[in-house]
Order: sequence, then structure tokens, then C-alpha cells
Amino acid sequence: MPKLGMEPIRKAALVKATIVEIGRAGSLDVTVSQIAKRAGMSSALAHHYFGSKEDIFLAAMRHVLTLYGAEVRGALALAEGSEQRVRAILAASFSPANFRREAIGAWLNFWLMAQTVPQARRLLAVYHRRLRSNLLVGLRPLIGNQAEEVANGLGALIDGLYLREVLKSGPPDGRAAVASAMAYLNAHLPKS
Amino acid sequence: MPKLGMEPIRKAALVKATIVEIGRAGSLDVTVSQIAKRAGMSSALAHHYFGSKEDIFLAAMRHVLTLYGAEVRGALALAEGSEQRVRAILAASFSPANFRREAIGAWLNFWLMAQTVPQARRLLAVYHRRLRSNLLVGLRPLIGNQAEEVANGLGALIDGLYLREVLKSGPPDGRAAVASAMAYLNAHLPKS
DNA sequence: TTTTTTGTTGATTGACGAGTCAATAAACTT
DNA sequence: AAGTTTATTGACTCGTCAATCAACAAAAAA
Repeated sequence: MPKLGMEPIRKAALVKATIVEIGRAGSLDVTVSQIAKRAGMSSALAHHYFGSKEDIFLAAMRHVLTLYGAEVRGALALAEGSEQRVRAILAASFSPANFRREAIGAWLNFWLMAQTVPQARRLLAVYHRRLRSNLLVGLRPLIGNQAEEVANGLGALIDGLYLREVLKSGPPDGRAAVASAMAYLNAHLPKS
Repeated sequence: MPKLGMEPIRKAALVKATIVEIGRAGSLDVTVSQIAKRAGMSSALAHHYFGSKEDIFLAAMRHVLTLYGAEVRGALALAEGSEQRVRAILAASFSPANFRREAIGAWLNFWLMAQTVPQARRLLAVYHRRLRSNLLVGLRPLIGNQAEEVANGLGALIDGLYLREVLKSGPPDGRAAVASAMAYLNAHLPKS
């Protein structure tokens, strides 16, 4: 019973299913059939809408990155003052929407993919640059010439906290992660 | 021309080849044949010595971890004083032997593996605990009750710096990484 | 109402790869 | 010398999976 205008719906379903399946499997060893099944369609249809498995993965990655970007922008809009801006970015990075098992697993795998798939590498580079520049805007008024260094450190720390969360069991603890990153920030802030 | 006592030699060759191939491929999608070929033998022989592909991977992981552990111990032996101990650990973590493309790629993949393979998870957990306890010994005299928090932060930061290195092109810059981690440490040290 | 476009899938193809086996040969043991 | 253990590989099995195809159905366009 072909209803028209299915394409965006099916694509969205596939993207969502991809993230879930990658999170579940904990690796990129996920078959198109698995993804398609979870999305409620045949694997042939998945291939019909996206050309290849790689395209599916890239779309999923783009989606995760987009969500993250939106959350950061939202938090930034409400932030007042430099320090609040930095805090907002950290909070968004570890928000429940991003800092959940599936998404974390997906992130790690995208990272892996970036090593070999140029498209993925580019996407990740964009994320890096944005994070960095967002952090810098907040940091420069606070610590001036140290801002670059701290922005790099914070970026790495965020990634590292994600990485560590992968190995923990139980639900991710976003609050603890934020606290960790905050501590780093505070240590670099001029003493009150 | 069967010489006897080949087993350790071949196993070592396979382990080395595994690390190289994983580094090259940038993923665990490496065939036993590729590994065996690089190690100069048939894939059948690889299966003969290690039972399965997973066993090969685990052996390679153990090897990387062992090398790292040895380097840390060596550096620690020469260190005098608490601060020097911490610095020694950081230096070892980013030493040329560990902080090189192949090894970094291997690390990332072992991380992935730890998500699904219990053995790998255990190995990584051991590394985590050791790093943590080593850091704590150095940190406690310096900052007392803050030591735990800073040890966690430093651990995550180290992982994060590894992760970031994966995406960079050109040879890894260990010195810069050490400097980054040192900055974190210094920020938490009581100002002189 | 024919034709075209869009949605959909079961079946198939083609490739690849882990792991096994049978066979061969050199070295050690008795 | 006969038998056993260790080293080694080419060929093969068996499974899996990405991608394609042929076919069918319904809506939209002509």
C-alpha cells in the first residue's frame, strides 16, 4: 500500500535505527538487514533510499552531529557572560540527549570511521572546529592568551570523558562528567 | 624445513604484524590472511598457533599494554619526588614508542573491542586501575583530597589526547601532548 | 484509461573470509 | 629404523552480507 512521500520518513527511521543498532552492537559490524529490520522495512528498501551502507552510516553521523550542534546553539542562546557560555557548551556536551549509551557508542564508531572514510573525517573536523571556536569565544575574555591552550585541553577532555564512559556499566552520569570538565576550567580561571 | 621452537617466534611476528595492520587499516577489519602475510606465513599457520582471530587480537592488545606498562615502570624507577612521578607517567604515556600512529590506531580499536569482548574489557580495566593508582601515589602528597578527582581527569585527558591524535595528519607530537597534560596538572598544583 | 512515478520486497548473485583438513616434511625419541 | 611430535601450507567448506534484480502494487499524471 504505497503511500507517497515515504522517503523522508523511511530515511529518518533508518538513521534512528542505525544509531540504535550501532550502540547495541558496540561496533560498526552491523548489517544493513539488522538496521532495516529495526526500522521496519526490507534491506532492499534501505539500499533503495540510501545507495550504500556507508551512506547510511554517514547520514547517521550527520544526524548525531546535527543534534549536538542544535543543543549547543540552544544552550548558548540562553547563556549570559563568558563563563556561562563555556558552561553552556559543557552542559550541552553531556546532556542526556547526547550523553547516552547509544549515542556514545555511535560517536566512538564514527571516530573509527573517520580514520578511513574521508567524508566522515570531514564531518568530524567540522565538529572540532566549531567546538573550538565556541569555546574560544567564551574563554578569551576570561583568560586571554591562555584560551587556545585551554580550549584544546577541554576538547580533548570532553572526548576522553566520552571514551571512558563507554567502558563503564550502568547509565552514563552526565553530571559527573560536567563536574570533571568544570574542575578543569575552574583550575585555569584566575583565583577569586 | 621445520626448525623446532618456532612457536614463540611466529607468535611474536603475528602480534607485531597485527598491530601494524590494524594501524594501517585504521580498523579491526583486518583479515587473518593479511596479518599472516605480513608476518611471513600462511593464514593456516596463524590459526594453528592462535586458535582464532580474536585470540590474535587479544594477544596484540596484551602486547601493547605490556610495552606501555614496562615503559611506565622504567620511568617511575628514575623519578624522584611526587611531582616527578606524575611527570614520569605522562612522559611514558606519550613516549615515541607508545605515541606512534600504529599504536594509537591499535589502542582505539582495542577500545572498541572492549565494548563487546569481555577479555578485552578486563585488560583495559587493568590498565585503567594501574594508571589510576600510579597517578594517585604521585598526586596525594601534592594535593591530598583533590588527588582522586585530578587522577580521573588526567586519565580521561590522556585518552582524549590519544583520540585526537588519530585525526591529525603528520607524525604524532608527543611533546605537545605532554605539555597539555602538564598544564592540567600545574593548574591544580598549589601555586608556588 | 493508459502511462509513469513511487514504494516495496523475496530471491539471487557474487565476493570475501574464518576456520578446518589432509598431506608433506623435517626434526627429535626410543 | 620405526614412531612421534612440530612445522607448514594449499585447498576446501561453510557462512555471511552488500548489492542487484525482477516483479508487483498503488497513486499521480497524461
